[in-house]
Amino acid sequence: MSHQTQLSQRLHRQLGDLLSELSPGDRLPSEPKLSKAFGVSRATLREAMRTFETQGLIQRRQGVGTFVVHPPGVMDAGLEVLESIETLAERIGLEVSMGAYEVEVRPATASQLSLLKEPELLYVSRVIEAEGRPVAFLEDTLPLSVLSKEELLADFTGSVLDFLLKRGDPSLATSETEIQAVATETHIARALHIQCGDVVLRLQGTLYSAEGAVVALSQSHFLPGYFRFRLLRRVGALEKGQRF
Amino acid sequence: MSHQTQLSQRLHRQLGDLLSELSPGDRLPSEPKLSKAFGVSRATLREAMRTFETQGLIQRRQGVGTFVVHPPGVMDAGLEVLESIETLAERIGLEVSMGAYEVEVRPATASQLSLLKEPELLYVSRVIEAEGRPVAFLEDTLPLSVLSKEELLADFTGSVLDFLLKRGDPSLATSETEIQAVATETHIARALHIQCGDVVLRLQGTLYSAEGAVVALSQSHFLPGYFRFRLLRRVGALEKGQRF
DNA sequence: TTACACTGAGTTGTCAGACAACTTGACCGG
DNA sequence: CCGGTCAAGTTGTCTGACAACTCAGTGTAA
Repeated sequence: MSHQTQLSQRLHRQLGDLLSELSPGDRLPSEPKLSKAFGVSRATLREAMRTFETQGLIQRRQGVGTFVVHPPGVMDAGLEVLESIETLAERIGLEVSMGAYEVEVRPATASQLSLLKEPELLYVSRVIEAEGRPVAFLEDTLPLSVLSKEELLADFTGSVLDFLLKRGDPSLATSETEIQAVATETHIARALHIQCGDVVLRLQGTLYSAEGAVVALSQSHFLPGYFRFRLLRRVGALEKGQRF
Repeated sequence: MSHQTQLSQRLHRQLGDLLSELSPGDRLPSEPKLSKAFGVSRATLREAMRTFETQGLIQRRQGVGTFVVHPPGVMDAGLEVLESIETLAERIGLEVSMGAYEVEVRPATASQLSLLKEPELLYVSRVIEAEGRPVAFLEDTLPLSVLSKEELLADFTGSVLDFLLKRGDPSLATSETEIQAVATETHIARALHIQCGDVVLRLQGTLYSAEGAVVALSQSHFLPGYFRFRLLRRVGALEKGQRF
């Protein structure tokens, strides 16, 4: 059964393991050697390497070799990966617990309607606490066709994202996220126990399924100082392989 | 001269153009058809597609086809691409001008020394103004071996990043960036004309060359409300092709 | 009619081997 | 000492083939 489907994953992991043992500037073995060592064809190996190159972790120079720019591990823990707050908090060494939460059905606003295309939406909010005080306030809004109130409450561990991933039904792909520092509105200030108008970090995301449909809208507010988000940015413009 | 070197770039652009004309959920032509249409082999085409797949723009399903998740253009304007503030501001429709700036040589702090490995560093700071008031304060610190004060001042247009890119000498690769909402220190508050302790958005970056060496440290502070950063996040964990 | 196994066309995944383009260092002749 | 030439090693690309998979359609049996 399915040796094949897992080949690229296995290879990706092997290559990642190798990279994580190397330091920036180190040179990788040549492609023929690597492909033989991993037991795959050179074409397959090259595709795997390409993923790391796209992420800016390695750099290839024709006639010279392939070099490590950044070992992984850094970016695998970065913002570019979408994950639940619980996972994130654990990573950055913050002990968190879920505070008050709310699950209810609400009518869609105009902007929500245009994106989610349903008049009634499931609204889930929750407060994340650390060191005894609220540090984050998370809100998710999604169509009832994706997730009903009863279904969620039957097995609600805290994260809507985790729930959807576990169920696997709408296979999730990406989230387009906007990062801002904003002055809090009243209902958010109340949840976080801060003054209305205080500045917090806001992540506003649009979650897409693999089919390209909008699955959910999320809005997360973080108290300054408790969370730090990392990100690996690549040099754009005229550099090789880049668009435009 | 060099037909080859530009092939993958050309193909990448062509494929990007094609994707930008499609909508989420659309299906791409099959790989044999596409490779013939673009005049490249299937292997080469697949490597190009892999870059888009890595970025979460398309999804491939064995036995079914390849589908558009996100057309590009969205993420080409995103945070994952490192670019100068001037370019960024123009993109988001904000007219900016450079205010006061400062270029001087400073002794390295302990943390700077461990990263940049030089006792004396070039420090460049500048204020960005929009609508007649300061909205961002940018600081760059880099070794004198990378850039001397005289060299920079001879052709300083405002952005150290643009300068380095134009010169091309240390070929830049990536920047590891940390995003936080923090209370301002005094010198930053003074530059931005706000109260010490007010919350601003901070991007702290470590710039790496293609060889993996640390080229510069940057610290940018943004006034809330003027800048919004976008980002395309991919679903992590157990999903296909992901590490771990 | 309905349920189910099967088949076949079309797709992506992987493979092997080959050649082209490029870089680098060594070698050699001036 | 300098510069040109060459050869080895590397990445880039091509070709053709086969494997694995999905899905719709078909036919058969209940």
